[in-house]
Amino acid sequence: MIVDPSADDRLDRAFMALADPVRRRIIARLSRGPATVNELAEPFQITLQAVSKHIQVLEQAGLVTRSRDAQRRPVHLDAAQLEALTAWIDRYRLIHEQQFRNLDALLATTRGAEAATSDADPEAGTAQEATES
Amino acid sequence: MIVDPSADDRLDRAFMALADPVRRRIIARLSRGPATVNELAEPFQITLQAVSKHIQVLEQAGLVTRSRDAQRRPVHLDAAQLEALTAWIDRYRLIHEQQFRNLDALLATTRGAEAATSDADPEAGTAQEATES
DNA sequence: TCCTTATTCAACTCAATGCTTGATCAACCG
DNA sequence: CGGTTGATCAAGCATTGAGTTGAATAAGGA
Repeated sequence: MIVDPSADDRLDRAFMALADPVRRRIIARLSRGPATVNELAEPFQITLQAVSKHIQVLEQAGLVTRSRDAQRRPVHLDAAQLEALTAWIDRYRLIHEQQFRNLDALLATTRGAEAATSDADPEAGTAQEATES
Repeated sequence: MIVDPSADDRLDRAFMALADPVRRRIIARLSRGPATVNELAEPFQITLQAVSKHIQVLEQAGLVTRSRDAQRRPVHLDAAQLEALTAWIDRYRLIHEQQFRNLDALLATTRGAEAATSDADPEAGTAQEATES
């Protein structure tokens, strides 16, 4: 059905998928191993159909995959997509922290005695471009 | 307005906030330093009001904070909340990977010659509990 | 074959999002 | 003071999301 799984789109779906406590609990459960829809639905008060939909959301987000075992459809966690999310977050988190260090260094040179580049040069390596979504 | 900023709720909001390309681009921009609403709105085709709302979403998610500078309201990235997100993801990602190593080891002992614990013991440290949301 | 188990599809409701336009508030500037 | 800049509030509209009930499909088991 989906024709354009752009990088943006994949992040949209993955972050959206984790923005629901039911789905996060499903992920938490799957981190300990595969499970069927019925097993996954057990802890919740909602209907099986609702859980089935949650799993579809996780699947479309690339966070889980499914196999076949007779009439069962075991769900497996896909760690690669989780990694993609931390990669996105860390990218900007680290740029930000670098900016912070630069600012500290700048303040040190402004306030302090001589302009000694003690640690980080405020002008150097200003984390080139971050155009992305 | 909000009375219950439960851990669950904060994660809900934060992941939801990142599930939108506009808001992710705002985060990307802010990683390079604070910016005003007008500056943040500049790259987008949508109205200033829409961007203002996006910023409010990010603020309620704890991902950004705001200060005062005359009639301007500079927005700053809050890296702590970004860190909380990677922490959540990594928790289950690492449990999952540990499970994988355990499985590999188990297969090795089952398939292989002797039950030598070459690397990881399938029975050991089974990553205790992961009840959380 | 009939019955049960496992899961999904379809249609519908209800609440929340994302966006818009128009008006308002707050602070600076001449 | 009057105008401009920066940003938010308010109301309305279209779309999407989470949940439901009821029916359908699919594979095993007696």
